Amino acid sequence: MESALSSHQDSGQALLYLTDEQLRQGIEAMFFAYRGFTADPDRILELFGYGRAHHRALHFIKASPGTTVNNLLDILGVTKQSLNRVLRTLIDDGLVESHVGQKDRRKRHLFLTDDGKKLEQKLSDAQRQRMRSAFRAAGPDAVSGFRKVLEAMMDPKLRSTYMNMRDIGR
Amino acid sequence: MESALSSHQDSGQALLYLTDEQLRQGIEAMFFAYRGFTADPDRILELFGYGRAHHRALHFIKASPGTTVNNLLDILGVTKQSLNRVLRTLIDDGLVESHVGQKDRRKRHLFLTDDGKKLEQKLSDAQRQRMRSAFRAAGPDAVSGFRKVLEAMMDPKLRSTYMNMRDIGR
DNA sequence: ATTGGAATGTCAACAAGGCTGACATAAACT
DNA sequence: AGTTTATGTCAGCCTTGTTGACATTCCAAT
Repeated sequence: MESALSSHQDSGQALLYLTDEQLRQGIEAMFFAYRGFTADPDRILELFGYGRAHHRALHFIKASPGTTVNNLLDILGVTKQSLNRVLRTLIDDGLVESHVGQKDRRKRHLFLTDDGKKLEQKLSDAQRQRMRSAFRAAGPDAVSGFRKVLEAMMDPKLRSTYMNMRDIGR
Repeated sequence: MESALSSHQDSGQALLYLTDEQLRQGIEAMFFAYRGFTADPDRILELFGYGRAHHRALHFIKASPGTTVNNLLDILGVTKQSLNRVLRTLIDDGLVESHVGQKDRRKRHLFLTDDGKKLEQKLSDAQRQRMRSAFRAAGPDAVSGFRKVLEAMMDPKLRSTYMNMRDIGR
């Protein structure tokens, strides 16, 4: 009896997580969770007159000091003009420094200044705190599943970018 | 010996998922995954001259036919002026219908027209397909963990909104 | 019956952050 | 030397968010 059920394409319970209803819930969970994910940094950014775009730039410059503009463009997936506007203000405000490359002088290498590090720290503290309490509430197994699903959801190109950053980061 | 280790605030392996590095990876995973999450619908929306804001409206009207504007405002977390602009174009284009309430004629109840249902279907098919393959690749346990972490990451108010939608939806 | 407050819609103006197109400069290639 | 490629910048447009002011319509309580 059991095998009759379970052999039938895993109907019954086994694939419950793939029903349209379950998928819809996953979609809405992503939507609502992303709001929470950005809420805390957003509040801090507002105090400084910055937006999410500035946060993203700070984050990835912090993660890869000396990264080039083009590299950042790949990661962020915006146009160079859009990124330039954000970098311009960060540089003018003394949060980011741009150095002409030694080997290839076409390139600009980006670094956080001390002030830049301070703000980045504030932002990531807030964001990590929410992530930490979510991770703690959900437990280690859930965290591993969370990461697995998110990785599977990324576009392949971004996934490999992510994997590289992940591996370098330790 | 073992108890000496494990009693020491679960140092060692047990809380590895709460290190700053793990949290940073979780943050980046959210960022990259959300890009994938929205990529497919975005491509379709562009063909129709719409944006994400239109998708969100269509999605939640589909999920709760007859919902009111105020209800939608709570869910979407934007101002009525912003939502109104989106609803106006959807109504003018014949994708959404707005009906004055019977009981309370101040309220407008929102419904998808046949055309609206068609577009919403296209969008959610694309989005569900990506979610489905991510869920399938990650497996049922991962999906459960994914949901747990996302739920823990939501703002409390949105979490209860989400929970209600989740429970009603079956 | 009137009034207070809630729900909705609209106008105007503005900001953030996407976009494209045009262009400048440096390096590399022929 | 001249062309091509990679990179970065400037100018201007669009979507979608914001605030503020205000009108309308209606419910409910006095």
